[in-house]
Amino acid sequence: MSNNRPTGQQTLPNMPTHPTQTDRDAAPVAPAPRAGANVVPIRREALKVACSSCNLRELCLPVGLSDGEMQRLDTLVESRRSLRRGESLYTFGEVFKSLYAVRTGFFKTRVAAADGRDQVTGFQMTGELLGFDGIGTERHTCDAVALEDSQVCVIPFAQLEALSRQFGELQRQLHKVMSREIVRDHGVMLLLGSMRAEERLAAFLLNLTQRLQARGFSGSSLVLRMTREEIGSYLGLKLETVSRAFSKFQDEGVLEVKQRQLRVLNEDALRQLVSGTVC
Amino acid sequence: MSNNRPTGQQTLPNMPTHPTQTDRDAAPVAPAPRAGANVVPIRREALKVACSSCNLRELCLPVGLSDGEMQRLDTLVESRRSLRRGESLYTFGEVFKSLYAVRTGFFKTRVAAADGRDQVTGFQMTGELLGFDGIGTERHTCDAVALEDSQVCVIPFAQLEALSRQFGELQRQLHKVMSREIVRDHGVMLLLGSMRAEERLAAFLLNLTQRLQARGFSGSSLVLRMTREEIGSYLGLKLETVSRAFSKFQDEGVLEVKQRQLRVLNEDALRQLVSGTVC
DNA sequence: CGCGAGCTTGATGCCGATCAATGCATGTGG
DNA sequence: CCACATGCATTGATCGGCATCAAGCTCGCG
Repeated sequence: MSNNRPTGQQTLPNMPTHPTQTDRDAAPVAPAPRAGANVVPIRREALKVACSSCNLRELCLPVGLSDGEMQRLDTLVESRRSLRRGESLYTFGEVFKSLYAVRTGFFKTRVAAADGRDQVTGFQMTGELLGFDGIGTERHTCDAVALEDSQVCVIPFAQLEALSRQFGELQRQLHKVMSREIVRDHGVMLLLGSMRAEERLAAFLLNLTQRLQARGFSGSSLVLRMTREEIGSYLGLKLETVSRAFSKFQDEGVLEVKQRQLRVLNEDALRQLVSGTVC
Repeated sequence: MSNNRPTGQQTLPNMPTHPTQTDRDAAPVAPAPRAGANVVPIRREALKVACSSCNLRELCLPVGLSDGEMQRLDTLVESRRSLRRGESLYTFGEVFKSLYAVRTGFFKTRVAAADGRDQVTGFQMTGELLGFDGIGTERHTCDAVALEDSQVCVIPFAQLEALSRQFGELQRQLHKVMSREIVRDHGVMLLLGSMRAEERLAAFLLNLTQRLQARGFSGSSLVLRMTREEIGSYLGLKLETVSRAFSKFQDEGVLEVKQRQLRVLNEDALRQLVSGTVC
């Protein structure tokens, strides 16, 4: 075994450029709130963040912006917020004011039903945007929870709208991101509506590795940030079923599974299982 | 039985203000194309349509616009398109140029998997918008099919973007509609991921009656525009299961089912089944 | 060291898929 | 107008995949 250092709190496996310590430059101005507590944990950093110098600019909202446009975007994204594992970035019913861009860390979003059932609607990693659910009603309609210590850029939405009225390219980019979110949801609906357990898990893993690869990671070796139960909730399965599917993949030599450490041994086998997914 | 006139091609049951004849003012400039054919059926009407005088303006994109803004919107929405039952408004892979607002009729959108499986991702009725799936990739990522003879307003997206750069209220409205689409999709994910057959059908029916009510219909008596199979595809069930659930509801006195003619006898019973859905 | 959260694995049962037959409404051509 | 075809819906019988229940296991941590 080459790479089994359980480094406690890594942000992502083999992160090429980022520090593994998310809180390095974050002043702990508030005591760590309990996870799930409904008080909004205030921990903002006024320190200047520039999209134009962010190494995520090719993944995040600024994609395709000119230098001038990006500098204007900089004036808008002026604060960050750090969250500890388990903290909520926002919760259902909270007034919507901002979108958030994940700088480091990992999130899940979930909707809750009245009777306690809930459904994970997505996992968000570095460079992905959160909060679109709140625009329609001006209140958030789901919870966003950090699955590890994380940091987000705060993007005040009213200002983003104002700026995107000036810059067509920014406007276009915003619309594209929202549209892709809709398309992604349709893909999940297809998955939930018509695939069987192993197909779902295969689709999930392929999606995950693809996104990790887009961020410079290996794509064959990864560490899951979420529990079997959270995967199950996302895929419409029980945690036992997820576990069994992992074991089956391992037996078949498709995957190497050590708790949350995964290695994809036969990507084609996964791909074959889902030869049915759109895009 | 009071109301069982099978009037062939009604657009919606008991439509209060609209003519039941969708094609009344539509010159049939093209021969009726076959359903499912991949050629885009061209049947546009140059005749002027004014959002400002449309009786759907309270349901559609113009919600909340001032008179001045709406008149500008009028200059943009200049053509309509009529489709026969079974025709596609757009199909997967087609270049995205416009959004569409349903004026009369009823649509489904579906994504297709490589192996033939497909998933209905939504049903759209009067006043609802179609086409957001295409913005992200500039090509449509699903098919939109008319479930009855229908008419849509064509909204060229580049022009809509330009106009929404001038009018903050229009921009805001567009963002809201897209956000609500995302929220709706999350609701469907919850449904597909965690509800059982009868709960899914109940949620579906409640959603349908609610939207019909918002359009001035009774909410207890409705005609389904889609087959059992399409309902099943939307809900992640087989058509037999949908049929059985309908029968069960009928046995329990919750519903009166005569083919596609439905009457809700006990709405609370339906509501109780889904006391778990968000929003 | 022992606790607990998360994971694995087995045994059993149920919900919904599948297969199959029939019924019903609409449309078509003889 | 009837015979027939066709598409859609209903209903029954059977089967299988996944949920459920239950028991250990692993690993990190106080």
